[in-house]
Amino acid sequence: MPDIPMPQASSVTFLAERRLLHETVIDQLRDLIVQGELAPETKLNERVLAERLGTSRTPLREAIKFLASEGLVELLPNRGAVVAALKPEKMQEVFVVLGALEALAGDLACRNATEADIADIRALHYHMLAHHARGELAQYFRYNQQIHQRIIDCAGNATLAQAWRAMNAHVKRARYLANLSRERWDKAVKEHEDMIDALLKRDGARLQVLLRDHLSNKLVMVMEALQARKTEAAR
Amino acid sequence: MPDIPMPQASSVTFLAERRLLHETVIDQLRDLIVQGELAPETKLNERVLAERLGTSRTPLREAIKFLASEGLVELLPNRGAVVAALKPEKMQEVFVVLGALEALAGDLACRNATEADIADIRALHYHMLAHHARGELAQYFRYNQQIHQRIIDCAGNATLAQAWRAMNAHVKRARYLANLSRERWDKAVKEHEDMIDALLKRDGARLQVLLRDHLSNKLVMVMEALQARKTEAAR
DNA sequence: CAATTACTTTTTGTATGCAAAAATGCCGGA
DNA sequence: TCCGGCATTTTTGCATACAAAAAGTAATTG
Repeated sequence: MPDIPMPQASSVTFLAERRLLHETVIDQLRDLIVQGELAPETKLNERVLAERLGTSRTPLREAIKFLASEGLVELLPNRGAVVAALKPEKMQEVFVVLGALEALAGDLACRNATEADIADIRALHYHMLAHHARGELAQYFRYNQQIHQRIIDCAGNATLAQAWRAMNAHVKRARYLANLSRERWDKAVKEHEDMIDALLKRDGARLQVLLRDHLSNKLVMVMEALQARKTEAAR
Repeated sequence: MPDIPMPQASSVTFLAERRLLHETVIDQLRDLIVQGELAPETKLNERVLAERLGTSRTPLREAIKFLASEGLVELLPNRGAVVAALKPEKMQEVFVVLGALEALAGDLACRNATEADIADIRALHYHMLAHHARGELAQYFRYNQQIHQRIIDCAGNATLAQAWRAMNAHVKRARYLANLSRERWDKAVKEHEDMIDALLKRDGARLQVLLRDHLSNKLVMVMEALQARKTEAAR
């Protein structure tokens, strides 16, 4: 199975290649937050966390500042930092912005993507369909993300890509608690079919609309999941 | 003259109010970069800069990491950081993204702004006109920025506002080297007239288009200025 | 018993120290 | 003169030390 690598690089521009400690810490910490291992509103104890990541407080604090700018952690003066909350209102905001960014990317991608790009995305799409058919959610998500990422990349606008990644990180966080009904899942797949079709025809206007709708459906799912988590927490 | 304050806060969410050293350093450093006092591609010597800002290297380094995430500085592993370059290609990218964000904000603002909001923006507009009439460029820019900021704020989406601010910082940097011809200036003012009109009528669709066009004209000006600076540097 | 307060512990924020990497300068040789 | 290599200096990256603030705790008082 061809595994097209995600350019899951940190969003900064590093002119050289050697990895520095605080860079790896940024990525590790981001992963911990995105994957929910560090739950929303968890207090980040610097001493403990530094030990856990096998470093000292200095690089950790630098990483925290970096992620604060991405909005994944919040800084409380003289009281350290906490993992950003996962509030429904925030999610709504994020999805609105993400909708604008993806719509833009879709339009640009229809203009700028090479035939090879489109073929790649199409291939990813079929892999995704396969995992959907087998009910393999994790793998499905994986290819789903790759497709969206590739569309963004095809827009050929690195600044757009970076802004998208930052927003998307927030959405990814919510994904880990969304339990998809088969019905909704099927619908999402159907939407992807249409998107691929629009991309093949390079119909930017239509792809824009489809991406926006797709995201707004995704938002509904996330909101339900958040609601469920909330009532669960109240029990 | 009423001076409606810009909420020019750092983009992080601080739950308390006390200012910490590294926060002020973030803002100071950002200002130095945006206002061009630290020219693009300037190497940031930590020792020198820390002394200049009256602090030690630790808070400065934290601030640098924060601004790296905003894209205002670039990190070179083992070689410190430099002020981000002001490349034409980057500017084009930024303006495309900014166009999408402002268009979105304009649409939302037409729905969500209160009558008082619109009245405020209109007032700012007339102040701007006054400074334009007197040829006071700096003051004109000031009100211009405030108008755009207020439109974003009226969208009622803090996430959007933050993304916009980050992008706008890049544009602001370019502004300091754009010398506006009277002709272009008049045109920009005319565009603002139309924008205010659309906002008054709450015509979101039209405001979107106007904002996009306004920005694309602004991009042309910035590109010319960058070109001029380049040929100047070649002399 | 609740609440306040004094005291202790923990944690954060900042400065400094130290090692490793990069930049600089110097010298000799082609 | 120009280039390359070696030694020196500077600068960065990380760890640690120290001070200040917050959190926790226990004792005292109304």
